[in-house]
Amino acid sequence: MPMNTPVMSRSEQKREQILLAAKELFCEQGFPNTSMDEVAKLAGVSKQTVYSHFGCKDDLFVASIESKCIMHGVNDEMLADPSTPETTLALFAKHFGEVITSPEAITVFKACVSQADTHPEISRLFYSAGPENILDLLSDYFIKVAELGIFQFDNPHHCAVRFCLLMFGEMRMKLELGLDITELLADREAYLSGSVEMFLSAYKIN
Amino acid sequence: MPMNTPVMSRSEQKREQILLAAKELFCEQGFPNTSMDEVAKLAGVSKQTVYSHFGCKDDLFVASIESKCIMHGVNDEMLADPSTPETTLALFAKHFGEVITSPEAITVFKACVSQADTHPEISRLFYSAGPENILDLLSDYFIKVAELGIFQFDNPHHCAVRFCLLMFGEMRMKLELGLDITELLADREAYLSGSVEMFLSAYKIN
DNA sequence: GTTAAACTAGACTGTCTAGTCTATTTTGTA
DNA sequence: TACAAAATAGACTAGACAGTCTAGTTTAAC
Repeated sequence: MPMNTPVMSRSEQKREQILLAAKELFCEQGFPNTSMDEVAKLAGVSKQTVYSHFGCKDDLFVASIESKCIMHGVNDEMLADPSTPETTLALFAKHFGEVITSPEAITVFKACVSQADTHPEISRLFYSAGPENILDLLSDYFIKVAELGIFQFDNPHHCAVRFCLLMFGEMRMKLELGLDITELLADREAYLSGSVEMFLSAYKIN
Repeated sequence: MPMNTPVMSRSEQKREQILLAAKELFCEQGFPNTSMDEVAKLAGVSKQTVYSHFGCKDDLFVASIESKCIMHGVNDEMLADPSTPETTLALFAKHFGEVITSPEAITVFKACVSQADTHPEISRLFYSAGPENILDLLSDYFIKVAELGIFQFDNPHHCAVRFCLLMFGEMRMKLELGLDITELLADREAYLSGSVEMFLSAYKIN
């Protein structure tokens, strides 16, 4: 008799192992450089099991990226209070700036970009789970801030786009290109806080 | 006897044909999805000729991207006059906004990103020929503008980074991901001019 | 224990492709 | 015309890899 009903059936466990291995390999090495044999080996599972769970390599790739996107959902609690945008946005900038330059985020993004032509559905998944989501949250926040009468945001959506882009800094593209960023690290914090300040001063009334 | 000394020898012509075909295919389909047979065929040349000119697939790829980057050098004349930054930057924004969202630029960039792990030298080539170049030009321009005393740029390099990032808008990432941008096109001009205005108002003295 | 479903190892097929080799032809020069 | 460099077609090697198949083993439920 079973002691505890296991949280996952054996089959579900295998599936998770495979997905975990696939996420790691696809993001680390990219889709074309990852073979199904490799995935099976890293997952500690036979190739046939991979195929019976995921059908084909394409479907496994889609499932992997989808799972990655779900993992990295963004919290909206950070943008609750519109009364002190200086501190709220500084905090958000720090957090968001770290997320978008994290190895995790960069590798997933690169995997999406690299396969955009052959797997457009993945790009759509990524964009709605990540950027679109954030832009909507920020846009709503700016509307709330504007209601207090100290700042004026002509077009909240445009403003959200601008704010997010400013957080990229030089690091974002360099990381995407796999270039060295050690020189930028020292400057990063000053760049971010300066950008928040610059952003708010542009929209301050008077 | 030769009528005119030809501009290019036969061998040089072949080389150009190969390079042209390679640029097209690598940028259109990416490095792993392009075979040397394809390149030879599109160039109207035998495979052996490709190999005798470029040695191996990797070297051909590097030569292709290098050639693409050289083609798209940026003109610095646009940023000569610091007296009317409103109009100068608006013009620059329009031009630069078009360049960075052009199919040409996007495909080269994606090719670099996709091969960043295996061909880091290409990313370096691209970055110095493109972004670094532009940032230096803009940075110099902001210094000149500041000298006139109407605007104050705390850190010209940071400001250059910010200005360029603002020009990305939503389009840039969507294009990179291969997503549909028809909805954004109507808005693009307003976004760009609004961004220039926002940028300058942040740095205006008083 | 029996049974069915899931898993395993690993051989196998078919396809693709980087790069080489060979024998032949074209081209420019003298 | 003679020669040498460059180009050509296409066969060939060797390796990678997606996906299938088979025959045998493990697991869980009854």
